[in-house]
Amino acid sequence: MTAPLHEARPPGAGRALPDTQQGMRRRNLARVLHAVSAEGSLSRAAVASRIGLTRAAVSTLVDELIRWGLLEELGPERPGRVGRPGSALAVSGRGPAGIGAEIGVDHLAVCAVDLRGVVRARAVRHGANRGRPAAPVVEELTELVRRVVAEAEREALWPAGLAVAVPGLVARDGRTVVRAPNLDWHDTDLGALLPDLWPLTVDNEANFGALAELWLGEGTPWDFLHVSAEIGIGAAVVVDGGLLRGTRGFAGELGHVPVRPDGPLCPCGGRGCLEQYAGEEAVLRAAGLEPREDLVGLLAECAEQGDESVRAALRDAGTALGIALTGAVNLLDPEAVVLGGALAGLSPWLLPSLETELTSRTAGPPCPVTVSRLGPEGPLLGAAHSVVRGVLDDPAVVAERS
Amino acid sequence: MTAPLHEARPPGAGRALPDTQQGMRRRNLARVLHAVSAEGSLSRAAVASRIGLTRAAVSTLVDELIRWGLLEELGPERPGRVGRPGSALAVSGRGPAGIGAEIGVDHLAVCAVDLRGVVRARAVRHGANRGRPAAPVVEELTELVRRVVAEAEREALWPAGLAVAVPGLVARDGRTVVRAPNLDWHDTDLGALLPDLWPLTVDNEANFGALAELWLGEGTPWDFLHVSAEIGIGAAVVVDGGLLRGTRGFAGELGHVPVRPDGPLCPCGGRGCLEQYAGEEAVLRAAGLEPREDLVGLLAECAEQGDESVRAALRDAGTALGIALTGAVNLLDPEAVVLGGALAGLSPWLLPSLETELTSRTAGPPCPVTVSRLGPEGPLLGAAHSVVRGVLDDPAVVAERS
DNA sequence: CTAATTTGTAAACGGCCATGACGAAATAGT
DNA sequence: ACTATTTCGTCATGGCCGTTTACAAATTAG
Repeated sequence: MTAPLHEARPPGAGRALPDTQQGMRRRNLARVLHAVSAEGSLSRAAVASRIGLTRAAVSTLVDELIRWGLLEELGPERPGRVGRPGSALAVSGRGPAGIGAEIGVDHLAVCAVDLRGVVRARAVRHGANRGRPAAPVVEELTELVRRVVAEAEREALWPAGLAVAVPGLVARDGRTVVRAPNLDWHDTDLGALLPDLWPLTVDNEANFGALAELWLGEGTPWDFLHVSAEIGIGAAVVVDGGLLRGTRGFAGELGHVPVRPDGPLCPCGGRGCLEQYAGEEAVLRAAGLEPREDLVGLLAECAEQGDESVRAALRDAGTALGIALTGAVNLLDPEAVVLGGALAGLSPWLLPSLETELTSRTAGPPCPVTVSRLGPEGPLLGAAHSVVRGVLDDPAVVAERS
Repeated sequence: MTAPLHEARPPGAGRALPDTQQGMRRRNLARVLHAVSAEGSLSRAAVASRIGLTRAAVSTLVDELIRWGLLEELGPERPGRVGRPGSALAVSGRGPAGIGAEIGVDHLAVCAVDLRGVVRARAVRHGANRGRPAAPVVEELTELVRRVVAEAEREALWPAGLAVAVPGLVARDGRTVVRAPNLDWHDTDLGALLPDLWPLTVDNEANFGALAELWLGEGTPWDFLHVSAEIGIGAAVVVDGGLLRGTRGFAGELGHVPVRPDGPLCPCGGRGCLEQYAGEEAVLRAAGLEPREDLVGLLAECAEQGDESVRAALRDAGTALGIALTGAVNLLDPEAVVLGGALAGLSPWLLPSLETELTSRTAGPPCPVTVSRLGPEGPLLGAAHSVVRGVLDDPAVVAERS
């Protein structure tokens, strides 16, 4: 007789839907849709055995999802097994779409992703946004969104929501940019600047990048640490398939973890923060380079060509990252550390020293370090997919909205 | 139109009970019991409005809980309000009990806690266990458990489970002690040594201490970092009312967070780990004292009497703790840091330097540091209460077991 | 061509919560 | 003192939802 280790939260605590029959139905609709989505194509019977309901119950759930345009019937399967073949179900490619948008320092990007996870429309606009006021930037972004929405609608998709990734801290209300140093925005309510046509979510680009890694990465576990360096150095902590945001929404400030407690003063007030060793400016200074537009490309190019001072700078940055990550890994015991954003492109020169520090210092078994293959697309895709996940997690919302 | 920030896990992912009517009923039974337990005494109507069900539904749920001996009717309330007074319900003091046990380095302790959270029986046995083999220690513990169970049964309680707190790492199976350095136990399956009479859970004493703080602490938030120093320095991360255990169950190793990357070598393989500055041995060495039984008492006494070298040692330990905690706070953004275990008793001399480091270094708003008032009782109470929480979280288990 | 197997659906069933009504027990007003 | 009002707990009814059972359809094995 062994009881499980305690980890359950009180019942009903984190539950979105009330524990009533209708809530149960909503959750079961979501489970059916999730099952089909995860497998790509599944018969009713297969869904039933997978989620633990009977075929009859699944039938009625599927009927409803088809009526809402979320599932579609592909026709009979062609199996080698005995028995009547099932009728293949698939998530519809003509229904709700997630609109993702990204406000970068030197570009704007928007895309539409259908329920299947396929990017169906996109638009990009290059141009420096650093220091520009929010209103005109958001206006340009709105124009891109309108173009993408129009294109999506031509393919029989309708926007289920808009998610915007920004390079800065976002309040827990999911609308307000508290501060975005590289844009010089402060306490900017994007909800007020965007047309109120779609349900809106605004979040940090690092968070969306981590979610993209979680949902789209191959073999990405459910517990990992996603490290990216766009503005400063941000980490996202993914625990049990969910993002850890912190009480004030400030979790993941890896850039200000002390690496050398007596090191140089940091604008944050601390000393020897990681950013003083692995931040953009610090690496440039150590490498003896001038600031430029495409920093990552420049650094990678120099390192590629054997520039020893650049290589040394990146090596040192890797060492500092390794030290900071050791603390995080010892504290959280994640299944992996994933390097994303700019770090992904520089990983060949960062990884050796980083891994040396990390494996020699971690108390337990070593924590594998992997590199994101999503690259700079991560935040945009994560944003669009977060809308799609919203529909997948509670399909009934689309019925309420039409 | 604002959509919430994404944090939901896929539906059914962390769900213990299937989404069927019976599962719904079980969850609603738990919600009723939780509501009464949280308030101490509540009428059916009050429960109904609190959990969002109708009075009729709550009535049948309460009937069942009374039949199982988990709730009892206290009789009519005496309110000053108009209308028929409700009949007060309270969690029963005569039903299942949680048996908590603690294996310490120099003592064994067992207690029984009823559903109301009241300690109803206890037994302690002093004596050094350091280096003794597991079998005789567990045999002694079993004797204490039997005594406590007998006493509890005389008060019409029956043991719903046994939870054992140990000073070491426990495998995720909740039975096996992977290693307990201060006992010199390795890969010891306590489930095989204890009589198989009750559902068993074994866990780290730091984890149980943190859970005690979560459930019993006054004003303790749902997101905090619990730091304790019994063996080495352990931290427990509580997120959203649940314990973060890590993939291998090794989360919370605050003792091996690098504080000074070029510091002294640590047995773990790293350099300058927190334990090298704030660990038991390190503090003793810095204070110029000999190892003894009641170390905490000794240190507190010396500091109290004004021993400057001891005070300096504790000040330095506080500084190191502050540096390590800065990293953790920046990464997790908890609502508070709680000092428990031995650190609670030494907090007067640790806190000043600790808070200085922490507040000056954290990027965001300062994170309050509080001191646990549970003291050394924490792990034992947490263990017993974890069993009680198990019943509260799924009351239907008691029906299945009789 | 028949037996076996599997799928999807329909009808009957049972469990569970909501609704509405009612008696019981208190207060407030006259 | 008596009535109106309010609130509580319960009962009967109804609707929703998944399960059970049965059956027709579609395929393979022999």
